[in-house]
Amino acid sequence: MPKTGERVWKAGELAARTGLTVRTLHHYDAIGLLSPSGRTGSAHGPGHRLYTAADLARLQQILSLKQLGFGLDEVREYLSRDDYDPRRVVRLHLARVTGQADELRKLADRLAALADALDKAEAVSADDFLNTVREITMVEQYYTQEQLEQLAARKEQVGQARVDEVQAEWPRLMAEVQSAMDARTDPADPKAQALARRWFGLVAEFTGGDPGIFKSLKKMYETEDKVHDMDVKAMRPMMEWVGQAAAAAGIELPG
Amino acid sequence: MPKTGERVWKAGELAARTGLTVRTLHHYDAIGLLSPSGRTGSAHGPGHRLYTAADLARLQQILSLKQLGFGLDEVREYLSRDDYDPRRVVRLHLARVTGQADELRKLADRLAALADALDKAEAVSADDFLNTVREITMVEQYYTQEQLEQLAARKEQVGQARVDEVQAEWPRLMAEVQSAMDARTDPADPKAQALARRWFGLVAEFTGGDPGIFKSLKKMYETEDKVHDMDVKAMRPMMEWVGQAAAAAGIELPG
DNA sequence: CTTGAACCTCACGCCGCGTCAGGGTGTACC
DNA sequence: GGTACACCCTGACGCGGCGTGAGGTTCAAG
Repeated sequence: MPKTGERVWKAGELAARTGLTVRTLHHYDAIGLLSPSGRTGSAHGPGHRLYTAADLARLQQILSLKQLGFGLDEVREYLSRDDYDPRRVVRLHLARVTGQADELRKLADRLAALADALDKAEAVSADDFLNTVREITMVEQYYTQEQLEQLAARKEQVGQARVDEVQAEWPRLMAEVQSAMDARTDPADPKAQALARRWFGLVAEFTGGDPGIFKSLKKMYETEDKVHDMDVKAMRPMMEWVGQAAAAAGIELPG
Repeated sequence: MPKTGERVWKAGELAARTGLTVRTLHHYDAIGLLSPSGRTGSAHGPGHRLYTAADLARLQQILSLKQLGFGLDEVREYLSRDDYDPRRVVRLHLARVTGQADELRKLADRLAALADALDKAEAVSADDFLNTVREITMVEQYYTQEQLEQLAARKEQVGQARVDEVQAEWPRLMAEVQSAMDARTDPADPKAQALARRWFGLVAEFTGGDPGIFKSLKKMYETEDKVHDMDVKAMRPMMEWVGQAAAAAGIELPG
């Protein structure tokens, strides 16, 4: 109900002014976000929408809030009530947005790594592609975001030197276990128990004793065939044998 | 149709292994992304889904590609055809993702600026909030992304010193125009034409002669009441007068 | 044979509109 | 007054990737 003589705008004019579409204005009307103050009187159907200067001002506020990434229902809330704390709202929203931005950055990093890997190889078949993709995404499939951060922090703590040492230790240990198994050594044998202690010592050094990480790692090694060029499939019999030896030795596993 | 004796998994088992939900597997089946190789024979209804090791492998590939942010239909394409160039696909996708990430970063920057502004003020009413939001989002409403980049580049080019000079020049020029108007100077008068030349000289220095930027600027000054604490509303009569003077002087406007 | 957990198939909801389809209105010109 | 013709209106479906019921069936264990 605009005052008579007041300047009014029709949907198309508003759309042109704001860069929106008429459909969008209809939508805002439908969801009760912005309803025109008036309509042209018409014979049969509903008349044309007539927006006043006040409507226009409200629309500008809507657009501003929308540009900050708020949802339309949030926008409606903020415009209808004034008993909320803008600071808190903005900070919460900022946190959300930075979170999303971080996610996307990580995704971009993964993709860049993938692009690099593909560039290094000469011919790239569809299989190579899928394998490389797998390589890069595997780790994230098993660890949660939080766990990955813990792992990074832990790596920082122990230093690269020790990480390299552990990496070098694994093949040696696996060879020893394999020969013990080939010799049909009983898992309850003290030698087997010693191997189990070394084995789970290395594991614990990686997991930092975190049960969640232990479980994730376990699942990954049970599910995957290759991890980081290591033949995990071949490790599975060893893992069972070592598990038995650990049980005999009374080693407590984090899981 | 899994071979008899082959290990199969039911939907729930697969879901547990992969961290998906059963509903998701149903969805993948429905859209033809991953259909189980078999089903249990049943009396009346359709049987339970039975997934083979091959299905599992395909699912892993699906998850990998999904983790890289590809859409499900894209994933389907990449798994069904092998006559595409992975390098190109990845690079295109990377570009998309970095684009989105940049958008979100800019949004986060705006929000951070808003949070700062709100922190500086002591009491923040709903109106203050909306005004501050407006302040921060206004510019982006009128200029396209490309135009903002042009403006930034141009600012870089001319240097901060000159920008400050122009900023200082505007109030002086406006005062002169105002007094000329108060004196009822004819826009066709040579003095008026000289003022118009200075006026559009300053404008051209800002726009760099770009017609698109000129139009955006014009629209902003016609629509807004305040821009950057400048009383744009009061400028409008001046703009008309100067426009007439410019016409008399035969100044060509970029728009 | 019975229970109970797990499975099945519809079908709607979400978010912010785009995009038809089918029909009324407002204004300018004759 | 009529007649264009641009503009406006109201439904209704679609999109992506599932979540979330409702209501019924099937499998494996006891």
